[in-house]
Amino acid sequence: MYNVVDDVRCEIRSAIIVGLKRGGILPIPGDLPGIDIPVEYTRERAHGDFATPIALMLAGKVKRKPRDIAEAIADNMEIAKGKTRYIQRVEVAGPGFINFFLDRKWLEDVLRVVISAGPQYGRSGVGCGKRIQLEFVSANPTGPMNIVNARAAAVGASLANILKASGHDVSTEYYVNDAGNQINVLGTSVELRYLELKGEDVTFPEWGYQGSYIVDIARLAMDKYDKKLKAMAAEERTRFFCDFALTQMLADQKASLSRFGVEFDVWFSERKLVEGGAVSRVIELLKQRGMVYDEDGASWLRTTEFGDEKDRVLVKSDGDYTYLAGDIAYHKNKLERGFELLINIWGPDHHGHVVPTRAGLQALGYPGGSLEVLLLQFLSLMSEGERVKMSKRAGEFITMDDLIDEVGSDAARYFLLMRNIESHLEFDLSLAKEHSQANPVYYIQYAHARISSIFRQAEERNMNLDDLDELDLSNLTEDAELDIMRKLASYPDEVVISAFERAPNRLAGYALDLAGLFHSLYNSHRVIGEDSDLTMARLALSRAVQTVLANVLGLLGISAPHEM
RNA sequence: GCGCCCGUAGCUCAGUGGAUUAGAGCGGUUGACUACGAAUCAACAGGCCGCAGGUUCAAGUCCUGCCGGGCGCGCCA
Repeated sequence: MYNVVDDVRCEIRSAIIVGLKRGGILPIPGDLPGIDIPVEYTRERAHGDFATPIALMLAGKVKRKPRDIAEAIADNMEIAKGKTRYIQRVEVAGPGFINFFLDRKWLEDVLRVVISAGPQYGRSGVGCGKRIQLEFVSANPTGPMNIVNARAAAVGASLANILKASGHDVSTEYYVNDAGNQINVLGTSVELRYLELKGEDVTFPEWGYQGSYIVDIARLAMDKYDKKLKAMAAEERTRFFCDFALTQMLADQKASLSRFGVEFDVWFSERKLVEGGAVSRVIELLKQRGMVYDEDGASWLRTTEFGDEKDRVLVKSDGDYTYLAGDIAYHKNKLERGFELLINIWGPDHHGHVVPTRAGLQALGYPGGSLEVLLLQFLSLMSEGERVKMSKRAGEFITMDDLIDEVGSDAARYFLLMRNIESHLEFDLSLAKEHSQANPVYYIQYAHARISSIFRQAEERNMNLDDLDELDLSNLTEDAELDIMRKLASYPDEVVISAFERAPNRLAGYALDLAGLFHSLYNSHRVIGEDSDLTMARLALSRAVQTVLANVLGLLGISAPHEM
């Protein structure tokens, strides 16, 4: 829906199929074994609006020269006037491309569709409502959200938006690692800082969490619960600090994410999973399925059955479960909730876990394809041309809150999304802070604000776009205008591709391109001018650009301001 | 050693197997506001797409091997 390019492609494909049949290329009508007909945007206007290399592709199969095939198809398409909505003319070019020249009304239709669809433009149902669970960030609750988490948050949230926009049924989830020894370490760290604050002579251990946030939590506990704490026995007090520190850390993490505009549908507690017996049950199930054996006092999962290079331990010789056992139980739980596809965003340091985790699911009888893991590469921070050093051990990690304070949520989001997921990201703090031409996020937002400003002017002159059908768009003839219309036309495709490739960065680039095209037009032609028909047409074009900018920024989680 | 990711302009990076001419931003040089927002625009300079083979009508894009960088390879999470 709302995709003019789809209509165009459909018409072109039908024409090609007719050409193939009547041109005698394929002996059996409609028989296109293993070939779907590609219809591509042309890079140069001289090559028409769309082109197909189908003749080149068929040449080998039907043993004829590509140009002959192309001619045969083109001559038999029956695109006589009135029979086709958009196709006006075809030509065979180069080694055997068939170029399609369309009636310009296809671009006018694009504008009308964009304006009437509004926020819906770019949304589609290609995902067929597939139920996808997207898990991301899932940081340990032992420290504040940092800049690596920020990248995961930006990417995950945007990907969720994009998948939804393309018709998937998406649920976002944060796995809270609130089980295991790290919580005890966290609690003890806070407790020791508390005792320090009380003036006791303690030596803070090397294995404790060193960051100043630990002291902050200790101080908070002291301020609120000092009396209670005094009355507690040592063991009770330690338990208190474990609970308190966890609760506090989680609240801080949620608050940071919320400031960043990232919300989750589900916060899933590892502890509840473990305490509910899910881990022991999944191990039992794996045993029943004959996927587990004992050796050296430990229980091993036969992950090598599913492509792993070695089997993995599920239960250690001391009786504890490994993280893998927990992860398998967790992912089984996800699938039991009815999701067809699980997508996890993990750091590159976890890539060794992908195969074992998937193997665990396969050992349970689930298809390997039910788990997809996106490995998000790390990032480095640059400031004033210098690399900002970050050390996790010393607790000197730039936090998500620092980042938002420094550069703002919008700029941070854009910078974190502008690169391919699998690429290392160099984040230039100085540039992100800059409110200037150099900064792509302001460049895009400025285009949107600029259009809002134009409409403020237009309203003062009582001009509006209410009667869309009455508009004469035929006077939009400048190259700059047509380029913009083509760009607008491709937006729905761009969303689908971004979803399919899990590539929010594509949309970041698209937004930049579109903004650039508009800025260029703006500087060479006036929108509001003497000719009222032309003014109205350009207002329509501006409205369409503004709509798509707002839509794409929305998918990226960036605001579309009306003034800056 | 094995596995995954990355090598494209001085820098940071885009580039669904398609067309004599591989794009953008930054940085550099030069221009443009008495008109809708100059947070803008226009122009110029800058490239054996890491190297070598292969598949294909067609390769920056796919395959193989090398070279260079990052990250993994625990009965840690």
